[in-house]
Amino acid sequence: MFAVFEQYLQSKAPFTSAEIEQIKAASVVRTLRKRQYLLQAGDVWQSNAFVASGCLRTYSVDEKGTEHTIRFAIENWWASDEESLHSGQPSRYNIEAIEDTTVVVLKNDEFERVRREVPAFDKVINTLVHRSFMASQSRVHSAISFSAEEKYREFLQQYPGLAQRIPQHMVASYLGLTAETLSRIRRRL
Amino acid sequence: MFAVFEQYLQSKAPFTSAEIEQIKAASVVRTLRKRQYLLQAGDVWQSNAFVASGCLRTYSVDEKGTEHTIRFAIENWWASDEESLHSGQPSRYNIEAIEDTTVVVLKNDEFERVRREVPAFDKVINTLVHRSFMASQSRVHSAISFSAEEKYREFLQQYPGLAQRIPQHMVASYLGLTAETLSRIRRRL
DNA sequence: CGATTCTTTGAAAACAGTCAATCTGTGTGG
DNA sequence: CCACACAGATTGACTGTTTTCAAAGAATCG
Repeated sequence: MFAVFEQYLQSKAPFTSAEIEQIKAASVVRTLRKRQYLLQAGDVWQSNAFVASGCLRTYSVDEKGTEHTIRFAIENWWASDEESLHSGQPSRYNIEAIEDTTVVVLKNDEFERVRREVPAFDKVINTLVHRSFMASQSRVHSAISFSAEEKYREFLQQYPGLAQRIPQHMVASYLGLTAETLSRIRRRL
Repeated sequence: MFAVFEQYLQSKAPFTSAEIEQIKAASVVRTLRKRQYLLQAGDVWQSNAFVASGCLRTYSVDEKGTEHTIRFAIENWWASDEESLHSGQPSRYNIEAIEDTTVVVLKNDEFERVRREVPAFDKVINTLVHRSFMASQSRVHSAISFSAEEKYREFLQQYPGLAQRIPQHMVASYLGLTAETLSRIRRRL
């Protein structure tokens, strides 16, 4: 499964086999069964996880027990809690497998060491962060500008196929809607 | 006014005076009067702008004429439209001065050149992008999780003083509310 | 199958948006 | 210096959207 990660890296920038070996040495491959947690709220998150297969969901649970989905991560995406990673504080998020999932995990100190020692890796990550920022800004724009129905339509066209893979109530919580509202929107389409 | 930018840079990482000179040579200082545009929707944005004094607002206008504020930028913040910058497509946003404002503008090709030639600058920008991403994710969380009142409360405590500086209807549009709704929320506090 | 998870539906309530009018303060030009 | 225009904030009455709560139907999985 590390091969998926290698392929991802090579598709973004050229890496020598020595560099790949170094990255491999810093990595741990981990499998998660559906509904298993990679991170539970309250724990400190100190890694970065690349999804080689399957799907993860990052979400918080408020006082009323309502879930709010911050992001999904399918193959070739990353999962992390930057907030906890950066602050060292316990996380307010859970990261849970929606499907059986394989991840390549790099503990943060290893991750940072690889960034320092492998410039191409650093570059890939910087680009990733930049694109993530743009995507997040765009999502903010949708969240404050669109009606429930528009948000759902945009989600469908921005992430084609994803809605088929993820339970509807999780899509609803990603869009800031209740499961019932999303169900009613879908009826009208 | 370039001095404000220099001070900002020095506070983030050490720069030699030669490096500062190089950055200065790549910069253009520009002043904007209140209500003047730095970018108008439809134009292509090809720069990065550091706010030395004053306040900018980035917003879109939808078909109904409603404004949606993506972000504010006061002293020591940056304003940009990464989307247009990255894609080369016309921007969907306006960037407008809320107060008389002074910005230090770097055209993107100069900006990228400085990043390549001045490692400390590159580092500052990478860190900035990373923090911006975290902040944006946090805003997504508020947008999808909180009620109108909770969003406003969080805004007040996250950006103390900012609400006093910015017209209420713009704060409302930042939070995804109408001016009337925000007014009624404030009455209840 | 039987249990669990997920989706749908209905009715009522809460919430936020719309439209129109008024009020306030500020600044500009005569 | 006043008058007027303008941007911004507030209010009220109404409409519309979304949530809530409760229940019933699918679908999935061991």
